[in-house]
Formats: sequence, structure tokens, C-alpha cells
Amino acid sequence: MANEKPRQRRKEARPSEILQAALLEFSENGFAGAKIEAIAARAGVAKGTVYIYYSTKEEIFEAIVRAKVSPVFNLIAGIVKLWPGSQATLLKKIITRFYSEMVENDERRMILKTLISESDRFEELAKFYHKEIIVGARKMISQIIQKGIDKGEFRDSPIKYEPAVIMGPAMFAAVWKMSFEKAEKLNTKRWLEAHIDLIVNGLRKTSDDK
Amino acid sequence: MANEKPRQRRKEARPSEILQAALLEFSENGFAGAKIEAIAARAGVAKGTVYIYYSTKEEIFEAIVRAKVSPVFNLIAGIVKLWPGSQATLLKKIITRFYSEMVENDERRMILKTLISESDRFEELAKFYHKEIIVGARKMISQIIQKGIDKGEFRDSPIKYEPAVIMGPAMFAAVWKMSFEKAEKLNTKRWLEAHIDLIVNGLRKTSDDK
DNA sequence: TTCGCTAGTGACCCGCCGGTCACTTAATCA
DNA sequence: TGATTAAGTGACCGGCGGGTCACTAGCGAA
Repeated sequence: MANEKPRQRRKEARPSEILQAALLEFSENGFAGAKIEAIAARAGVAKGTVYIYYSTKEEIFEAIVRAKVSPVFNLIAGIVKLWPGSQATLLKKIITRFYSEMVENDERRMILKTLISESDRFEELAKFYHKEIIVGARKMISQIIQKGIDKGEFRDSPIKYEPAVIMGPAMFAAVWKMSFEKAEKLNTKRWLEAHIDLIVNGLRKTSDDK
Repeated sequence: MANEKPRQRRKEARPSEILQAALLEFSENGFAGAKIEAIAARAGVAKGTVYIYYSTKEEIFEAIVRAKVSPVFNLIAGIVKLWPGSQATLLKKIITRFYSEMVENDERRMILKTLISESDRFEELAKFYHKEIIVGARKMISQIIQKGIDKGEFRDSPIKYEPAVIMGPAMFAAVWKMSFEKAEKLNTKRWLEAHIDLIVNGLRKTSDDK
């Protein structure tokens, strides 16, 4: 199998091509199992070329996270802005969106998986993810809940001190898909429905509340 | 640094000592990062001795999971049996127990982390874990919820089709402690309170329900 | 058209670690 | 107390893959 394609110089296009290839390779093999040579092959370059643009395997993974993580948050933040309906409907919308963007999206789920697996190796990156996703999302949910309480739609509960709790079932779903999918396929639609039912009813004010 | 201790033959004690040492080593370094030689050192034996009892690194990890996972389930199952109080109180009890045994227990949290990280490598083991923990816990929760519905304590909701959803926040807490603890320490007590509040209120029947 | 710069190449190097095995020695028993 | 057995040892092997670098060649400038 001789080398077919003529060598080309494409300084601009390489980094993103390598990143995309790396994302695939990481998805399939995890961080430790991913081979630089395989990434290079997927990107249609030689091993050495990868090292022109990124100097270590870690650096490649970091670049992927930075490129793929922030967009999700911005997308969801866009929904929240100037939402006209009820807070409950807004929460439903956000949770549903989160499932499609994080739980069901293979690439981003793999990023999360690698982050969990390698959080010691990537301490700085875990902090970045925490700051970019967790803190931002929490603040957003917190505001939604507070507004719901103010409007009399939600009851006042300890959840306002730990708003991220309401995303728990989504995290479980993501972990399930990472680990147990081969043992039992997750019925994501049914899971999402149960999740939304639980949190909407768990938050809403009823005539039983004083 | 010469070799101090006299060689000893302790066929019975070795396996559990090696397992305990391996648990520590895996906890600190993950599966890929764990070195057999380090496990041997922690267990106070030579590398070769480890291989007398276990023939691969995988086998050591499998033995750990099998030894440590099932007891938790049995322990929790014991609580459920013949519970005299309300279903809501029983759920609280179980969830609280789950936090102390899985979320806050470093060893078992590490087992879960490794299982998530290496689920492809340990497909059989993931199935074992799924069968031993997920399926069992789900059935248990399902029965509790159904009984609550029958007694008129809980409302009838889609959660009965995905009962594991209610453990979602605990999974999130575990993932948090695996990955983001250095960025922001989790307030487990407050988190647990919010979790319980959410699910108890999410399930219970109110006079608003038809 | 030639020249110089630098993107691109891939054979090679090297450290690491899982796993082996010829050897050592503790324990047992006649 | 010498012989026998098997637990225990650790130097060594092999492959694997991250990272290097001397070399090749595409491309813009002069």
C-alpha cells in the first residue's frame, strides 16, 4: 500500500481537521487508548504533522474541550433570554435541549466521559469545564427557580441552594449511555419524560403548601 | 535499600491483601495508570507473587468489583424488608444510605469511576454491575413507588416506568466528587437535602392531583 | 526559473510496564 | 535433619506508542 495522495501544504485547515480526527479517535478509544498515529491517519497526514500543530496528546484533548464545550452553554443561554412563558415550561425546554446536546450527542458525551476518567491528569481542564458549564448552568437554573418562586409558580425549597440537583437525572442518563448501554439500552425518551415530570412536580407550588 | 523482611509463605492471606493494595493503587491512578509493581509493593510482596494469584491486571480489577459491589446492594435490600413507616420515609432512608455507601465512600466511588472509564474493556463487568446494582435497585425502588401509589401516598406518574431517575442526583454527586471536587467542593449534606426534597415532593400526592 | 522558507514526512528512538520464568527458600514431613 | 514441594522472588523480555528530527517537497517571491 503505497502512499497515494500528493503532499499538500494547508496550514490553515490542518488544526481543525486534526481536532475532528482526534475527537473520533478519542470517542472510540478513550484518552489512553487513542494513538497519535491513528489520529494522523484519520486526518490524512503523517504523525509528525500532528506535532507541528499540537505538542502533546494532552494539548489536543484540551483544544477539543475548549472548542466544543462553550457553544452548548451559549446555545442554552440564548433560550433563557426573554422567555415569555411559564418557568416550568422554560425548565422543560432547557432540560430537553440538554439531553439532545449532551446526553444523546456522542461527541460531547465522550468529552464528558474522558473528563471524568482523566480529571486528575487534566486538573486545569476540569476547572475550565466546571466554570464554563456547571457554574453557568447553575446560575441560570437558580435564576429560573427564583423567578418561579417570586411569581408563585414554584414553592420555596432547599433546591434553590443546590439547583444543579435538578440536572441529576440527565447526568445519570449520560453515565448510563457511557457504561451500561450494552447491558440494557436506555429509553431516553421515557427517561426524559420521567425526569421532567419529577422536577416540575417537585418544584411546583400546590394548595397543600403553606 | 536492601530487602528487609524475611520471606514468608501465606497462601491464604495473599489474595485479599493484594486486592486491598490494588484498590488503593487503582483509586489513586486509575486502571491504566496503576502499576502491578506498585500493587505488589503496597501488598508487601514481589511482582511475581501477584501473578501467582491473579493472571492479569483485568482479573484483579474484576475481583475487586465482585467483592465490593454486592454487599452494598444486600445492605440496602435489608432496610427495605418489612419497613414499617411511610414509603416517603423509606425512600429518604435508602437515598441517604446510598450517599454514604457510594457517593462518599472513596473506594466504591473509585470502582464506579473505573467502570465508567473502562466500560469498553470490561464489557462483562459492566453487565455484572448493571445486573447487580442497577436492575436490583430499580426493582426495589419500583416496588416502593408502586406501594406508595397503592396507599395513596404518591401520585401515579411516568416515574414508575423509569424509577432509576430518582437516583439521578446521587449519580451527579458521585460524578462531581470524581471530577470537580478540586474546582469546587461539593456540599454533600446540602445536596442530599435538596435531592430528597425534590423527589419526595415530586412523587407525593397533593389535593391538586385529580 | 530558481531560490529559500517552512509545512510535511515517517523511520527511528527510548522509556515504560505487563507479564515470564529460572531460581531461592520457607514450611512440612519422614 | 535431609528431602521434597510449592510459595515467593526479581531480573529480564518484548511490544507498544509518544515524541523527535534529518530529510523532502510544495509554494510564494524575486
